[in-house]
Amino acid sequence: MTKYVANILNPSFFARDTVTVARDLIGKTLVRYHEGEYRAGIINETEAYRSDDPACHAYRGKTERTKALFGPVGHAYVYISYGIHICFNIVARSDDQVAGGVLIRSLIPTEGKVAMQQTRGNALELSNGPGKLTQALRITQEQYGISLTQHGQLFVIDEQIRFNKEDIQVTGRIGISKAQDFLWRFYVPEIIIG
DNA sequence: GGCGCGATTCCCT
DNA sequence: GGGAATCGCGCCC
Repeated sequence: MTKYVANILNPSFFARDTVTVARDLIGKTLVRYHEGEYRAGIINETEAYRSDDPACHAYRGKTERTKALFGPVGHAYVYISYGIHICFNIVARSDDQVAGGVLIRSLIPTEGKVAMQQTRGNALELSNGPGKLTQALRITQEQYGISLTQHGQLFVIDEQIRFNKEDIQVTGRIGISKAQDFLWRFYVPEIIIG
């Protein structure tokens, strides 16, 4: 119940440049506490989206949908993609940005695998995609705007480094049409971390 | 008020 | 590898 409390990431971790936070989140563990059980996984793929970035939902200003990106760092920004899939972001930015967030694109499951399999309909791929991992962790719009820096339904913990920083691949972001030349995607293959 | 387009996934040709 | 599914948001008429 309290096994994860000691190492929960603080708001100060997320109060830095969005791109830096995206890179530093690789190797951290995202924990979901839901209906009395834990589901957790190591973050192995992220993307940064910043207010000065044409591909960012917040680029054209604050709306009802994107207001969380302008809110406190270390909180959740959740949105529906393609009308079907839920994507999960963590609000992160330095003082010189008005908005920003890190899209969590992939997790390597570490706890609650059986529950994830049940939730995912026994699909082979449990959480290696932004829409898959929200399913696996049962993240929905109900988590929109909640704080992730305390022990609650959802939080991030610092874990022992299991890989070398040089193993992080840096590429353009997936599935976008604007700012494809921004190298703001960070990825470590599961085989390297495990 | 209407319309076009996704920060995706899955299944099939 | 290609295309369909599916709908909320945001912009424009």
